[in-house]
Amino acid sequence: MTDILRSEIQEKIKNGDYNCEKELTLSVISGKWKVVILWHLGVEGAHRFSDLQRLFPKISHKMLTNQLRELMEDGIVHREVYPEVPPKVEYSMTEVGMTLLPIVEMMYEWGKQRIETFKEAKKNNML
Amino acid sequence: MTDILRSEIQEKIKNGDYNCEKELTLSVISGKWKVVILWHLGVEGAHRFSDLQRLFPKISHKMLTNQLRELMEDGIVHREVYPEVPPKVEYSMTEVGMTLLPIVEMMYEWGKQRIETFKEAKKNNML
DNA sequence: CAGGATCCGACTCGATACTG
DNA sequence: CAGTATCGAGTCGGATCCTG
Repeated sequence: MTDILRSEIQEKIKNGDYNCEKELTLSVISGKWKVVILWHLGVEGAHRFSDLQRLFPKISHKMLTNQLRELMEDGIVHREVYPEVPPKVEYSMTEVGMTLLPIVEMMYEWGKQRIETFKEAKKNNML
Repeated sequence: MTDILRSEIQEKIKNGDYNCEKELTLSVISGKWKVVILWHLGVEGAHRFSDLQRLFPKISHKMLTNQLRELMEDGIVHREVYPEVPPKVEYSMTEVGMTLLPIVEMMYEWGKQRIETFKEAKKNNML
């Protein structure tokens, strides 16, 4: 659904339909790998394409490309090309992107708590 | 992707792979209509199925059913059946669900700000 | 090294029709 | 009223191959 949501929301925004604030945010961060990408770029700074590939071995080349492009389109991530051989490209957070970090952080905390309660429940069932 | 994400994450949790806190949260709120459903249930209290249908005329019957069921599976929403004729079913937030509201609120604020800057940009282009 | 293009199976979602 | 079941078009995403 992710991309369907994205394109729909952007259509709405273009048309001046501004009754979808939460959905806009959701459409920006929804995506299998976006939050982890944001996390790494936000906390650790710029990364090269190959760095990201190494960080997430399971993500496919195509997926990574897609997620980065969408984040760029949404103004969250900046792409810097260094005119070298071999080519070097770095991705980093924009200022707008940085404003998303608190949300990602809250999501992290909530997930952590949730997982704790799962663990507790599991432990109790084992007694 | 939404449901792929959900099932993948839940598989991970089951297997004791707990390195996906942010993804867990994302998997819970990702879904075309989940955040708006959460918003209404959280702020306005319990709603009947038909109320939700009226609130979101564009959502299909099947979609609404799906989103609600997933939210229930994730322990976010509670389903109360009243043994009446005609049947009456009310959906409301669980305690766990209420802890998600701050995140939804932040998403709302972020989206609002973002839209403001879009409006500004548009206005300036028109001069 | 970074990433575009293509093929193809798997999944999603809306429409429709049917139960209790 | 509140669901379930089924079907078909549309979409997504992984694998593979190719460029500068």
